[in-house]
Amino acid sequence: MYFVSGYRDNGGLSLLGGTERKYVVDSQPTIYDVAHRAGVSIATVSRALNSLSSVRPATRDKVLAAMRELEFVPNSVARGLSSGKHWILGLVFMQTAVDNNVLAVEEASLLYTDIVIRGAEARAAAHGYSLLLCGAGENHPAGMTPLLNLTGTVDGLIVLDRVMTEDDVADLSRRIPVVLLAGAGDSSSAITVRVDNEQAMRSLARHLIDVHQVKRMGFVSGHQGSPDSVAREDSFKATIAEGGATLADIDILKSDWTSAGGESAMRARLAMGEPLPEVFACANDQTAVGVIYALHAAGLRVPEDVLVTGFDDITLTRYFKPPLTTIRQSGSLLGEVAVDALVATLDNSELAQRTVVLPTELVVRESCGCAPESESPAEMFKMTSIPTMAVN
Amino acid sequence: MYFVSGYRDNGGLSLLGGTERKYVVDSQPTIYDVAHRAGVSIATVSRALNSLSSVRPATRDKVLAAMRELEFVPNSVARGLSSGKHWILGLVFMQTAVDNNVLAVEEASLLYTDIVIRGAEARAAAHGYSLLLCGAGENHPAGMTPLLNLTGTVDGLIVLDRVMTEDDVADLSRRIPVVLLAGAGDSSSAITVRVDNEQAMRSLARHLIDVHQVKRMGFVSGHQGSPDSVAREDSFKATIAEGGATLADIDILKSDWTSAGGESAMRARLAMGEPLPEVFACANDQTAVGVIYALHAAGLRVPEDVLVTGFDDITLTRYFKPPLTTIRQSGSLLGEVAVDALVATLDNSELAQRTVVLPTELVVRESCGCAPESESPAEMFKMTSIPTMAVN
DNA sequence: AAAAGCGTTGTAAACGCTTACTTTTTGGAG
DNA sequence: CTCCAAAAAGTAAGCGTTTACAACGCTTTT
Repeated sequence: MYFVSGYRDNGGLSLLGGTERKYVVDSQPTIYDVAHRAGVSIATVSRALNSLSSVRPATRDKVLAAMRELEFVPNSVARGLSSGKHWILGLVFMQTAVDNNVLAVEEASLLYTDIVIRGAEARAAAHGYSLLLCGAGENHPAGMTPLLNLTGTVDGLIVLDRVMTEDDVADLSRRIPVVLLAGAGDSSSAITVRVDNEQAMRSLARHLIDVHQVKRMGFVSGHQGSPDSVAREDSFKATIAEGGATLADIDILKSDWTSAGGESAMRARLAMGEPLPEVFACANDQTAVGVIYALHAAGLRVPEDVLVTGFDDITLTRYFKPPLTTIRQSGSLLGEVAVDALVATLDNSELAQRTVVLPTELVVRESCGCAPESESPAEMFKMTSIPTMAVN
Repeated sequence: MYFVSGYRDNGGLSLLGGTERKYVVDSQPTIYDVAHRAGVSIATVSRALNSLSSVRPATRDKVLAAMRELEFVPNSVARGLSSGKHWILGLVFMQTAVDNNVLAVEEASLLYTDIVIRGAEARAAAHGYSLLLCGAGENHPAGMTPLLNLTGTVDGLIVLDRVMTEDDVADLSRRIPVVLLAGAGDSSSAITVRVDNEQAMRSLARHLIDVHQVKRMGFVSGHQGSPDSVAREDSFKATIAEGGATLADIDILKSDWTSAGGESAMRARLAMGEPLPEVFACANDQTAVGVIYALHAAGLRVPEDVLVTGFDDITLTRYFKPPLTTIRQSGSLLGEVAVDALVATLDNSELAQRTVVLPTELVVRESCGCAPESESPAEMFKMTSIPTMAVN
């Protein structure tokens, strides 16, 4: 039990009419309490706390001692209100419905988004920020309102792909710095960080054409309308055209980033009875896993009968049979770069460019028909190279 | 450009000496601006905003219209300072080092924690809260300080297992409501939510003993010291003893929740040249995947030569060959229940119990030697049951 | 017709901190 | 010693809300 609030040390009795006072039990100590205990003013406490301007070492020690004794923890909200700086970054992502089917959360697009989140969190922490998560549903339950409400809470926002329209992004970025993640092109209103889907699919297609002499291609998409999926499909098509191979409409399967989706799509394709293309390039690894499963179930071998490739290089697919040929992209790097970009704008260090494109790397394993490489995935981990950042 | 701050409508001219005023350009409008525009006091604006007490409909409409015209968004930080309620929940989890090896993030314990986070976020959103992430490293870089600083920002904290000592939890929960997740037993200082590892391993061991007549068991642990891993190992041992089977020390492998760890551990075990047990029960699915890989690499078949089981029932292992026998637990449910418990204490609805134990379910597939069940994992998804919550 | 009651609205004091501005100390130079 | 600039510390005004309390009609009661 101690005094709080704007008192002036008057001997501990509350008879004076001056500034008001009150007793509080079991509440967090404030700088007033610290100031009182250290025998200084609150301004001095604040200065000691922020090691800002001139505080005599002896005074600082007194204050610090008082803080320690009171177990004082500065109230970050009050700090935020006063200084306008909150040390919180918001991250908006797609959260699929959880209403009655818990599993929905556990599957769709899970891995990748989470890795991005992890990378962002780690980097944010390194900069001294916390990460505030904000899941947005397909059907924007309350529209932009919850996001707008964050406006006063966070210093900046990272928005994952597809959670809102370009207009909404523009709206948002008039209020607060925004970094857009994994979008297809550039946003005029916000900094964009994305992965080089074009280069990725180009190198994959070239590999299939040049090394494996594939003539007839197939593609399994991600979620309909996802810019990443569209970009991958488009550049795949483009390279195929250049390389003299073909991609028939019937061989463009529609999935949803999930293994189950890939499996179903492939089962449906098989049920059509038409001859298969030589390869199915999948929009991500999970999809490829489902596709391979369906192929196996139909008695087809990979890569002997059909080639399959993925995208993302998620850890577990290294352990599949056959090991998946895929495109490595670093989700955590994506998150990290996004945070770096955001923090840079917050610090007013003018960013050199408004768009950052991260490189990808073709990882050739066996599902594309190449020969086995290494015996042990565990060994491979140690040799794994980390793509360094490139910008354009 | 408009007026802000404590003015009194005096016709728009600033000649009166009364309360101060100033011009501000391009700053967010405040309730003062709304009040001014609507011709009411800030108190009325606040009341209209919170639809709290009596505001005449006509007045409310005026205010709401003014808000819309100004695109007013209430400042949640100021609200928080004033009301003491922030509508933010903190979630503290283990973040593995990211310094020079990005892949560290992408592997270790990834899936499970992320699913918990997703569940928590979804549920928090349903309650109107946001989720603030706080990754804690193995080597607590700044100790508890960053966590304590959250004290003024969040209304409550969910702490994942192993991020801090019981003492630290106690410290923390004297300042703020804390829910401890996935710990081994009960915490005296905080509400505990965990999964029923005991029942899980018991039913698994019984299945192995009763159905498959296994006599000699093996176990592959998770990260050293992890309460979940310890609990699983302990109850596995206990049931084995009761059932008349054995578990030799040499057959207790130490891993770290990762596939690579499982693979290495099994390779090391194989290198010893000693006869293998009939089954390896793994502390989680990723580990089992690595273990099976190493077994296959050594020319052993699963389940013909050795049985292997997992824990978690992550999505992808449905697509492995052989499909993994495992224990299903719902990570998202865990997160959801944790949030529910936290919100309940915040609402002062006294929780019936301080410990919630979620049920698990043995999922029998082929890696334990049982016969194939269903052809299509995609079909299985639809039939998957969701364990309902049980308490003790 | 004055008093009382009630529903609305306004006034102003917090909330805990930062910071511009002011006052007091400090310690050298003269 | 005195004076003065620089350094240190203090005062108080916000930051944008909420909310206790006061004030103001208006209707109802007497």
